[in-house]
Amino acid sequence: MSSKMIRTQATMHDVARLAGVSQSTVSRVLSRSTSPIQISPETVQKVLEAVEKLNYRPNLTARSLRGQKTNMIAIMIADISNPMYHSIVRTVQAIARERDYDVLIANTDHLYDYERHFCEAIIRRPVDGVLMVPYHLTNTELEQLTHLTRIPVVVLAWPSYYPQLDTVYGDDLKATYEAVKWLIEVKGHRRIGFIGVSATFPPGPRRRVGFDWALTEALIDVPPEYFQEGDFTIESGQRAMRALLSLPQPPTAVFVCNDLMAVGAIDAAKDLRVRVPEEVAVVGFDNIPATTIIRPRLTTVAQYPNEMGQQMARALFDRIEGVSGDERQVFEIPCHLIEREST
Amino acid sequence: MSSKMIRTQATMHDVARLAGVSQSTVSRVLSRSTSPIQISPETVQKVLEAVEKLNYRPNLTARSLRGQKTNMIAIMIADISNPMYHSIVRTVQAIARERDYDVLIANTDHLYDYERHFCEAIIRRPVDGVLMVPYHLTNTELEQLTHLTRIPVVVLAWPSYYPQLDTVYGDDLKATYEAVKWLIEVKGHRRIGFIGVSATFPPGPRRRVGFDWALTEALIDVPPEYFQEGDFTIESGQRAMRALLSLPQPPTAVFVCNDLMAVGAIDAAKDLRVRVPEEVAVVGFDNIPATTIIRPRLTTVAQYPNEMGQQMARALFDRIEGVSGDERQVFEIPCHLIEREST
DNA sequence: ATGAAAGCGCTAACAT
DNA sequence: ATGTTAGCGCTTTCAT
Repeated sequence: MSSKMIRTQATMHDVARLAGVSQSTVSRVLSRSTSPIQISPETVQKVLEAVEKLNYRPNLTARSLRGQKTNMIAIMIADISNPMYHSIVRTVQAIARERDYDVLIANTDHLYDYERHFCEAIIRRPVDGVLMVPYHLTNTELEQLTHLTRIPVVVLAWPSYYPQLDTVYGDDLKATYEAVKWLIEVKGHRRIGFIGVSATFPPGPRRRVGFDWALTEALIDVPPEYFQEGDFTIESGQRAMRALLSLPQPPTAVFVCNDLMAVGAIDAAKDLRVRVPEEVAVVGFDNIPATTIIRPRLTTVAQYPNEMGQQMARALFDRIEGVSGDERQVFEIPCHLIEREST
Repeated sequence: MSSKMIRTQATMHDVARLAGVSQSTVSRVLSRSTSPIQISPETVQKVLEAVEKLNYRPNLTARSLRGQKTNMIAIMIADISNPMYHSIVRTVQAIARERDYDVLIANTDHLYDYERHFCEAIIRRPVDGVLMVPYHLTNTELEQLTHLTRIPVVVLAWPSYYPQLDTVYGDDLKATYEAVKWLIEVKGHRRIGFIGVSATFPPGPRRRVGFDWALTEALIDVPPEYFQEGDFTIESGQRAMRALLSLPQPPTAVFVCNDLMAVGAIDAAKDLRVRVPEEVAVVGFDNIPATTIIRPRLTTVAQYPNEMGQQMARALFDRIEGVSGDERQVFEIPCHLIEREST
């Protein structure tokens, strides 16, 4: 023990000195798994002892700079409050951990500004791979990112939005179509409302198309007042439902573009003493945990975030390890209607 | 335009060559805010043009290695599904962004292993500051981290747990005491149950002490069956409530250690056709958004995560900038009972 | 006002 | 089997 406390991290150099070998020998010992070179057992022993004694830990920042490899991936999610993304993040983290990667989580709150900021951050502080759920980023912006950095990117998005990138997606257009069709054919509804989100958010137009498709096919006309717009939040779902129920002839069923808004919609109906599902049926989208907590339990189109996270992580690591080939990878994760009590 | 596409990030060297100056001049131009040195307007102009032309972005990994400053902080939260932490993270991110820091979010799911892994990751890839919500980390482990890295750490924890560290905390012991006292004195309950968490989780023993204190003061004996244990989740709250309600003489009120379990508890009561609050009153802890979605709306002890995040971030940046002095900083964020419909 | 050079902590090519 | 050397891209002396 020296008279001074250890003030700072020991470096490889310190270890080398203490072990009486060169710094590169220390490096070799510490990465003997990857290095093909043989080192004498005594040297290994000495080095390991010195490492132990100094409580040495490699500095990954230095290793990154040198090796152009960070052992770190980043994931950009659209809303940290949306349980969908929690499952995705958990799965991704588990897979990353198996391969000894750290995961940097970033949250954009659906804001364009934050999405761009994320790209900037990645350009300036590169990682080995990026997973993202882009809402506003243009194809051009994303191409800039990938061309500038050459970092593999996998997106959770509709396949046509980013034609160059590996993509995982849930087929929400078809799922919406089928859910609404079921509302019409099986449940006998003719007056169906729609609570969507701004067309600037990707799922907005897609789910809207699925909705229109089912109604057109059934030769049902929907009055414009039946289309309400929210912003993914519970509060906006409440507002939209209140608007719908205050109509002279309110819908008997409402398709809501995500569960959070559907929860708000049911809440608003209850407040107005409109019974769900007797007077108005509600279908959500996502299948978050809250769907089984509220009463009536929410009928919803389930997405499978664990599968999504798994496919995204797999696709990304395949790219990182260069086993993907030139072809773009696209994975569809199917959605399924889960009937509960709100319909 | 050269015949080849730009294959990779331009470096400072490339900029220097294009501008016909030395690399260090480029560095000076780009950090002229911090550098005291004067540079001729023409040079600045030339450099800026080259930067523009090459679409140059500084490599922050290199800057970190050289400057021992990363412009990045890390935050470790205990559960990405707990809305409490979403608010904390959002606030921290907003403050960090103002100062041009990136935020690395890590999630431990209350797992000791993940908490230790986080410390390892920070030791090996240092950042400028750390915010954390430790559940299992010992004082020794945390001291190791701070001594080894000299990185400022601010924790959200009971002040006595980590006596050396800057600390932010909600006074949940007193808040629990007061809520239970209110249940007794104002609401007239005498048979009160308790749904807690394992004593190995910090809030467990504290809230239990507050509970015991109020009952002892009122000279009420609580039978051992009235104490149930969950694990923070909705499902565990359901189980605990079912156990309580199946007792020969069930409690007329239950204090639940967090809102998620309280939501589960109310759900279980409803399933058993036990009316809330007429037959059993429920009080939660945290004041998450779900408290106003469920029916009856949940009476709960509110914590103020935005204030917590703000104080944590402030304390951290004060340390990073060295304006804190030697004294340890401790901030209490008060909690308040919010009466709704479940009591 | 600018350039040359050192070096942050590490890996890997090149010696021996 | 081990040491020497050259960088990764940047900031910061130290010269001039």
